[in-house]
Amino acid sequence: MNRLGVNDGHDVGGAHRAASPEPVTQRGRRTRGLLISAARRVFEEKGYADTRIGDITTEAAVAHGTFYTYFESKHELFREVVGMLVSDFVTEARSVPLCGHSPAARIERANRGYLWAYRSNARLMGVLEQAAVMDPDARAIRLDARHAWVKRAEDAIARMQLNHEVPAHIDPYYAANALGSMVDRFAFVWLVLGEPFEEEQAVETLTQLYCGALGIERTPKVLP
Amino acid sequence: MNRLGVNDGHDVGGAHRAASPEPVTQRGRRTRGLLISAARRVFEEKGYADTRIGDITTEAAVAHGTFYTYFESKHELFREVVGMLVSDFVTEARSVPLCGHSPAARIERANRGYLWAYRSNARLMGVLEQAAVMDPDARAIRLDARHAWVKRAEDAIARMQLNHEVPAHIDPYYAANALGSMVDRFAFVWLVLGEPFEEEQAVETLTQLYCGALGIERTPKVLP
Amino acid sequence: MNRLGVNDGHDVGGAHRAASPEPVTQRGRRTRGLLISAARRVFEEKGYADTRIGDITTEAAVAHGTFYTYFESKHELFREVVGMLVSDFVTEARSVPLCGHSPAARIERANRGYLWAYRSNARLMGVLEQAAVMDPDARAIRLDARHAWVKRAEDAIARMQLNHEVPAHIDPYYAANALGSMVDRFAFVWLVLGEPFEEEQAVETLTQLYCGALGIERTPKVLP
Amino acid sequence: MNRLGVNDGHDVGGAHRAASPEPVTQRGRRTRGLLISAARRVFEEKGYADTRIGDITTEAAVAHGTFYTYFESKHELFREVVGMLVSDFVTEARSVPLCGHSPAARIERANRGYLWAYRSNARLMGVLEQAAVMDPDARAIRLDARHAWVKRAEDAIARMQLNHEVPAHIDPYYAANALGSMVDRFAFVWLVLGEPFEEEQAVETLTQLYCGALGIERTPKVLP
DNA sequence: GATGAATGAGGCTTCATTCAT
DNA sequence: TATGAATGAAGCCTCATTCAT
Repeated sequence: MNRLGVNDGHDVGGAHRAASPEPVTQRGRRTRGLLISAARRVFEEKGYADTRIGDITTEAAVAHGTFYTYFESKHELFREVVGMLVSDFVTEARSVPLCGHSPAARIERANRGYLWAYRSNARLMGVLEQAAVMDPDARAIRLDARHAWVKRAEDAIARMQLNHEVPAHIDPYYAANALGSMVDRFAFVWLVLGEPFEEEQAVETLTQLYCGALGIERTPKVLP
Repeated sequence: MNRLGVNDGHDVGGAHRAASPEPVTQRGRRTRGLLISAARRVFEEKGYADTRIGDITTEAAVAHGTFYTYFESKHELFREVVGMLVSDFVTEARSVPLCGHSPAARIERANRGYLWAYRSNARLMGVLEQAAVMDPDARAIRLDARHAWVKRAEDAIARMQLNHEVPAHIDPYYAANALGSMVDRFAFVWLVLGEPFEEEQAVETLTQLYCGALGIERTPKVLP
Repeated sequence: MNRLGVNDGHDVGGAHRAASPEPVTQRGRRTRGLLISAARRVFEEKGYADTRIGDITTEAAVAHGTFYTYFESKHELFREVVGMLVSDFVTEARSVPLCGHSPAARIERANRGYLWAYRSNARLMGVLEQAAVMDPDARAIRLDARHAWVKRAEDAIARMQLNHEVPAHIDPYYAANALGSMVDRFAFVWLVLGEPFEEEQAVETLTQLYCGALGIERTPKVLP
Repeated sequence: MNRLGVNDGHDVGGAHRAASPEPVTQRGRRTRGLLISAARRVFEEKGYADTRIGDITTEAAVAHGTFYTYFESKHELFREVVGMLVSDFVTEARSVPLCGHSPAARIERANRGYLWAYRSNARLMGVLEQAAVMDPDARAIRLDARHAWVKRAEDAIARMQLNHEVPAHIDPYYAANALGSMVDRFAFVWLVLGEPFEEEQAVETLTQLYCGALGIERTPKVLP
């Protein structure tokens, strides 16, 4: 389920919901929300390790002790924040308008959507990548999101193989992982590490390579 | 290329080494070396943020205060350790024996070499990725290594375009970045995040996709 | 006798009760009672120092803030609880059925009653002993109860001296204190500190020694 | 063993030695000692629960952090302090000069020694009694010391029974516990709770009752 | 050079108490 | 009267760094 309480069938991040009970009063819910949004801003600015509880409460303009009314630790709040992040990410990535029904068009659309969603959340995606290296919870959240994304690609590849649009000798699972890695890492290097790429050229190249890799015919666009 | 804008093209990360002066005595060099190798082990186990100076000195079996004889801070020692890492990494990645002279064979060799080198250093590569998100020094080191690797691919693609082995409409710089990302991220997800992949299938799929993406003919291997 | 210097000789500890005004409403009295009985359970489990206001309100199933409707502090509630304890204790200790009219029989009856009453309240007696060391209020309550008990023994000894049942050279006040200490401390070591004694042997030995100390003839019982 | 490293055969408190390693340097041992003696003074003044780490370091005139160089917690230091206390106590209690060889004289000597030793350590004995109620470590230390003392009395009673100085129907174990309780609790009420007794009268009454309880002939002293 | 003790700023967490609803 | 959220002072503990030996 995403944070709207709607289960889209993938349950990305769903298992990582906060253990703390929902506050009973309106005021409590508001304060809890203030802390979460403040935490997101602070994590984006400082990363996980350098964020202090006091930074979050200052940003949320509540007393220090109020933090502990809602969360047991920085870690628990972080799980909440990145759980929301991955929900948002998936929602955004899928919201790119449909631009065609050919396989190549669908691939382009998915790549563009991924890069868009990544850009909206780049700082926090960076922090999540960072945390996932050593922290099992963060890793589980990150991998859940990855699995959801890779599964869609894997299913699409398998479907295209049935339609003889993609050669049968390609392993859909490995291919989906590899091509997903390509797009994901490109986004990271561009939007988190700050390498200077152009969006249109990025989408064009990623899509062209993605299609070529799967043996899908596609006419390259000529960019100005 | 590195923070000083100097890159000799070979000694990747080399400029980041040895900010502290080499010790004069034999004993001093030995102690310094103990600290560096201890630090590598501790960073691998705990990551950057959770490593304490005391962890390193304990692991090195020297007194706490001895650390400051050789290093100004944990950060300086970390730069030293990851500087060595990227040197080692490049050396190892290039040491895979040549298995053919066709473009596809060279690509396969490079991919296999990259995965092998990654595996030898996976824990520390993970820590470097982690650090690169927020720490400018770590990021510079990481990007230096990436640039060296991507530059080789870019040059290779440009050369193959001159030979008409790769279509001209592909942008060598973007393609090298995208395909390098694919291999790099696949290695990370496999060897750092722990997704269970098989090496031979991984090399085969990455190589097949890499070649297909660039329009290079390659007969797929059938794996058992 | 008590902090106010008033002791009516019967209502031991009674003057320490009800520093806060009795609630006016039915509901208020009920809530106040819930807090008191919850507090007793929590004090028994955790001791005075480690009991939190929140522990008591949780145990009483009322809101945290409700505590302050009825009590000014943990300390005030504690006084209330132990004030009740000593009243109960004295009542219980005196409720042991009369088993004879000889001095030895009366002593045995008193000792048995003391141990019985102690057992019913051992946890809280322990907490009261604990608190009495540093807290003047708890000490006053504890000493009030002790004085009442010792005074009875002192009067009894003086009466027996008039009857020539006890030698005249014994100081009734010191003897009552010493023999009261014997029974009291034995009960504490047994029922609070957990030394494994048998009740019948305990009563028999305490009574035999008590009588022997005062020069009272008594035929020892042979226990199985 | 006591803190001089001499095992007197009873090993009172010996099992409770600090887990922290002895400091290596002279200076370290000195600082550790400063903390222990400071802690003893603070515990005596404030009791266990109200003592702050900062109170101890201030009293010892060292920095706050220095505490943690030598102890893991207030509790560990407390164990050290009371471990020393019981060693001292036993040593002092036995140091009362011998005043006669009759059973009554030996009992009087033991009682006087106990009261003297108690007086030298009364504040801390009170704190130990307090802690023993809820804290298993403190309880173990307290009971160890008690066992040592009671065992001596038990052995003495059994010996006197062999000499027909004490009637055979008395259970030496229960009697030693009961009479030990009498002296111990009298000391507590007098020296910790502050009841105003006179030493000579206390020794006289305790000894007279102790002897009478065991059926030992003794000529009462007439006090002025 | 090496040692390990000493320091104290910094961050974490608890919880008694207040207060608006 | 009851609620539960908000507060912030107070205590705990860590650990990078300094320093005398």
